[in-house]
Amino acid sequence: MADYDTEEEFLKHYNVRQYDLPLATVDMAIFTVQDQQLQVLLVKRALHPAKGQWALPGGFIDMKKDQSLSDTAYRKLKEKTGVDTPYLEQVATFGNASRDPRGWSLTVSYFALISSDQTTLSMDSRSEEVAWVPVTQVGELELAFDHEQILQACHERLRAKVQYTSVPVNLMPEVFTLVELQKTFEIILGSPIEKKSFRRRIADADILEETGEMKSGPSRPAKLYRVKNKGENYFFTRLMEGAR
Amino acid sequence: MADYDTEEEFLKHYNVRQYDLPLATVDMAIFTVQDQQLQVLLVKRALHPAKGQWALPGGFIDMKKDQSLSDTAYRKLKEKTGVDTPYLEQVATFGNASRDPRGWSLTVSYFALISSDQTTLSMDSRSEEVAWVPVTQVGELELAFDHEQILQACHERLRAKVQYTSVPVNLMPEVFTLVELQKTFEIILGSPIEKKSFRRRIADADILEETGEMKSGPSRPAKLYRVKNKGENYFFTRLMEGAR
DNA sequence: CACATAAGTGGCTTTAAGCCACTATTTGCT
DNA sequence: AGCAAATAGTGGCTTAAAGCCACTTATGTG
Repeated sequence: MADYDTEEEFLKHYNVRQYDLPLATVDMAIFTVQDQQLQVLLVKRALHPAKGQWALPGGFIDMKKDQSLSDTAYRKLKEKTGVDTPYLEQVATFGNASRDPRGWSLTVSYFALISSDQTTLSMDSRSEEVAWVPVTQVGELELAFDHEQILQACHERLRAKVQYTSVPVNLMPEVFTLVELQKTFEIILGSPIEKKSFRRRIADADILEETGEMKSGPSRPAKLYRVKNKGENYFFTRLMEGAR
Repeated sequence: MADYDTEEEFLKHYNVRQYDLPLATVDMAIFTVQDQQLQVLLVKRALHPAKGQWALPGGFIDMKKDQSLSDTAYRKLKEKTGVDTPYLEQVATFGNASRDPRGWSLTVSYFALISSDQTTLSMDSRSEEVAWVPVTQVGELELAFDHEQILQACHERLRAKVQYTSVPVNLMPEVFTLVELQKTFEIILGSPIEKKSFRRRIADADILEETGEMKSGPSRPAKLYRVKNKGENYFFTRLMEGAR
C-alpha cells in the first residue's frame, strides 16, 4: 500500500470497495411475558437464505438509515412490534466463516424487553409471518443460521440478570402489583422466590413508587406501583437464590 | 431483488461485493499487572489513519486467515506479545458512522489477561512502537478513534469481575502466594481487601492447589499455589465490597 | 537470642437472604 | 349479618458469608 503524507491525502485515495468485508447484521431477541411464560418474537423468513425457517428478527446494518449499531436494533424493533421505547441491551457478537451460506458474516446481538400490552404484532412490508413463541418451545423449531445459539446467549444473560438486578421491571406494564412483579421474576428465573426476601430487595432498591391506586380482585386488594426512573436499573450486591 | 426457487440457485447469483458494508475490525485491551499497576498494551500507529497516535492493538478481520472473530483476536495478541494462551473475553461491539474517518465501521472489542512474565514485547512486521502503559495514565495520551471509550468498557468489565469472580488469577504467573494474589485483586479493584475475607473466598472457591514449595523472604515464608483448572473461573454469590 | 516483619488464623460482629407462621383486607356465599 | 375462602402483606427468628481486628506463627537479621 502506498503511503501518504497527510491523513487527508490518504483518505482521498481510500476506497472501501477494494476490500473483502464480512457481512454485518444485527439480530435481536425481543422478550415479553405473556400467559405466564417468557416469550420471544420470531419471524418466518420470506426470502433466501433459510427461506421459510423461523429466525430472530434482524437484518443488515443500513449505512444510510442507521447512524449507529443501536439504531439498527431500534429500527428492527419498531418494524416488527411498533414499540420504540424498549429496554435494549447488547449481548454478544458472533462472527465466523460458516454461520451464513453467503460467506464470512458477523452479527451483533441484542435483547429487548417490552411489556406485552405495548405491542400488537404487525406484518411488516415483506409480509413475513411474525409470532411470539415461548422460549421453552423454541427448541422444536429449528431456527435459521445460528439463531438458536444467539437466543440462548440472550436468554442466559437475562436469566443471570434476574438474579442480581432489577432489569425485569422493564417487562411490566405501566402499573402493576408486587405479586405480579414477583411472578415475572419467577418466570424468568424458572423457580419460585421467597416472598419476604423479594419484597425486601425491591424495597431496599427504592425503584418503585406507589400510584395510590389499588388492584382489586376476589380477595384483599394489592397496592399498585409504577417504576420510578424508567431505564435505570438497580444492581444488588447478592444473588437471589430462589426458594425451596 | 429477484427471487429464486432454491437456496442453491439464490447463492449462485449472490455477490457480496454489490453491497455497501461497514468496515469490521477487532480491537483488544491486553492487560497485565506490573510494578504494582494495571497496565494495558498500546501500539503507536505506523499508518494512516490516526498515524502516530497511540491505539489499542487490533485490526481488520482477515477472512482468509481467520475462521472466527476470536481467531482475529488471538492472532493480534500473538503478533504483539508472542502469547498464545491468554484469558480472552469478548466485551462489546462499537459501531457507527463517525468513529473511523474511512466510513461506517464497527469494532468487536476483547480484553485479554496475561501474566507479566509471559511476554517480552516484540516489534511486529510493520515495526510499530509497542508499550505497556498504566491504565491510570492513558488519559494523557489521546488514543486514536474511540479507543479510550473501548478501553474504558474493557476496564470496567474487568473491574466488575474482580468483585464476583476469580478471573484475576489469569494475571498471575505459574506459581504465586496468596498475598500476591490478593495484591493483584486490590490493584484492579483500586482499594484494599480484608485479608480474612479474601482468603475465605479463595478457599471456598477451591480453585488453587498448593505446590508444596514455599516462597521465602525476610520474614515468615508463604505457601506457593498453582491454579487448579486454568481457564475455568469461579463465580461468587456475593460481591467483594473492599475494606475500610 | 531477641526483634522486626510478613504470613496466616480465631472468633466476634454485621448484613442480607431464607423460612414460615401470622395478621389484614377484600369478595362471595349462606 | 356473619363466616369462609383467598390473596396481600408483615414479624421475627435462622443462616450464610463478609467485615473487623487482634492474635499467633515462622523466618531472616543484628
